Amino acid sequence: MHEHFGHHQWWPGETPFEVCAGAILTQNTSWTNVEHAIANLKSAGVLDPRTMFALPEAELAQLIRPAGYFNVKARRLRAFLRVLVEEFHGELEQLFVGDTATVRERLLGINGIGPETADSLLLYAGGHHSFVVDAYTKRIFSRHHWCSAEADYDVVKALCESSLDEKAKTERLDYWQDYHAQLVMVGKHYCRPREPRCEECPLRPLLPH
DNA sequence: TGCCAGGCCGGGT
DNA sequence: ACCCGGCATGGC
Repeated sequence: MHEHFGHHQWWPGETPFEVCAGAILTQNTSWTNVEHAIANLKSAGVLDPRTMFALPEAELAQLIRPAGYFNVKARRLRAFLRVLVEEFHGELEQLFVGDTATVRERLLGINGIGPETADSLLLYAGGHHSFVVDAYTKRIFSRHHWCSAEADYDVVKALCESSLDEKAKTERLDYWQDYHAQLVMVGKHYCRPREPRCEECPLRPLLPH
């Protein structure tokens, strides 16, 4: 995948906080919609923890409207912000202090943050080694019969992490980040829900038979 | 036009 | 422990 797409290390977002907001906003939503919402947050000048938390929920909801589910997501953003501001002084670095499992549980305890969002925050905003399983990952793995279509999140996650290169895995955060980014590229361009392009997919050599 | 996108929660069996 | 409905916009 890396040879095919180049290094990506991917998550759109200029700051760790923007990554966090984007991760919540993109839940079950295409990224183009999220871009509009983030543009609104930027032009309103509220793209930092304390300023955003000071905003009434209804106003926040209007700003993120293009991302869809805007009422739900305004509530979820505020649940995240409440913990960040009230328990960690509004400092993301402090939120991410601790071993990966501990911080992951901390994030999962916030209403609106499930396993995928937690792992996205850990990996792309927190500098933690934690693999992100998303719809693309599941589809790619199940189509290759590397897992069942109904496999639990944590099972697929463990499977993904077990296939990482031992050396790069311990030494390079960007290797973890790139691995997930590569799967997204494959998912978008080749392992699509309809009209898959398996013939041209860089993972084709790994197909059974 | 209809279908779907990088989930997650809460209530009901 | 599962299962399912709800949440909503913009792009193809």
